[in-house]
Amino acid sequence: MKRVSATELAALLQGAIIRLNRRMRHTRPLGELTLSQLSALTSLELGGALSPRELAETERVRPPTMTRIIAKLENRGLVRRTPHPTDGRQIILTTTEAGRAAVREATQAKQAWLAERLNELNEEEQETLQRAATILEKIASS
Amino acid sequence: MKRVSATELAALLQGAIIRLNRRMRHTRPLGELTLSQLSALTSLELGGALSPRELAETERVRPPTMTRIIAKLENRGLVRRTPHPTDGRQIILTTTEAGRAAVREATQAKQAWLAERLNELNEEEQETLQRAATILEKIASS
DNA sequence: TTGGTAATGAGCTAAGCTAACTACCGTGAC
DNA sequence: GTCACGGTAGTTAGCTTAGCTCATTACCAA
Repeated sequence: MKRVSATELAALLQGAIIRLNRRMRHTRPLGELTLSQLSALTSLELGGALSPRELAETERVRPPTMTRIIAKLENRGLVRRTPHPTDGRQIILTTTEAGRAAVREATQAKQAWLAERLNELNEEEQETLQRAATILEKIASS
Repeated sequence: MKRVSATELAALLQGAIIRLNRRMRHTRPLGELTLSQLSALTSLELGGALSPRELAETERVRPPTMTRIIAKLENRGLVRRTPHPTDGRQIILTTTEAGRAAVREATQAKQAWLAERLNELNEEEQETLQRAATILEKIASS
């Protein structure tokens, strides 16, 4: 494999990510839930109880964006909002039982599109992607 | 590094890609050009002369979406539309000199956000991401 | 003529930002 | 203890970006 420069790699990676993100948008792992909603729900389940601000930071969106996502999830009974015990400005978000079930279902869905694509890869490729996911997440955090 | 299953890897990768894509949206490598516009312009420059349909396929969007992107690029003088020599239904898209310069600038911009992040990685990490980009692009094509 | 293809316009949803506003908190001065 | 001030949290409103489907028009090939 021929090594490329950082700027060339940036172009390759950027293109791949944009297109794969587009591709993922078409899949609806859980009925009506969109990719963004499911992503937020998953982060909330993993993070336990979070404030909207914390969840927005985790997901790399601004708070008003997260407010909208949360409203949708709450409407669907997947998220619960409770007042903060000591800070009147805050609320605490937790997943409901239905929300946890949804995350479980999406996480373990054998028929999930991306999981299927990954299953078609060999072990080395999967390993490469696992390493890459960690690095990409680090970049997204910066 | 502990190996995970394909479904777990799907969750990791999906999250990383969603968040990194969001992060990239914030960067405007070339003034007013959006990520989608720049991506299309880059693909067109790499592909030479393409029809709107071909460019849409390359970018993983539907033709009407690409029509809109092209209109924006043409307005900015970055893309040229010419009638197809033998097929009256088609047009041929090519980059103008200004478009080529824009792609060159974006590709080589040392200060580009993603390139800078990649420059902060070690060689092994860059190599991992280069391999991963190829795999991700393959998945996006499926 | 018929069936198919290409491009576009219209209408809609998803996704995200910023600005502005309201409510609340913590701290320092009095 | 009270109050003013600066800061924080969450939300609403308005806007742009991103993308799809459906319908339409024009053109092609058999």
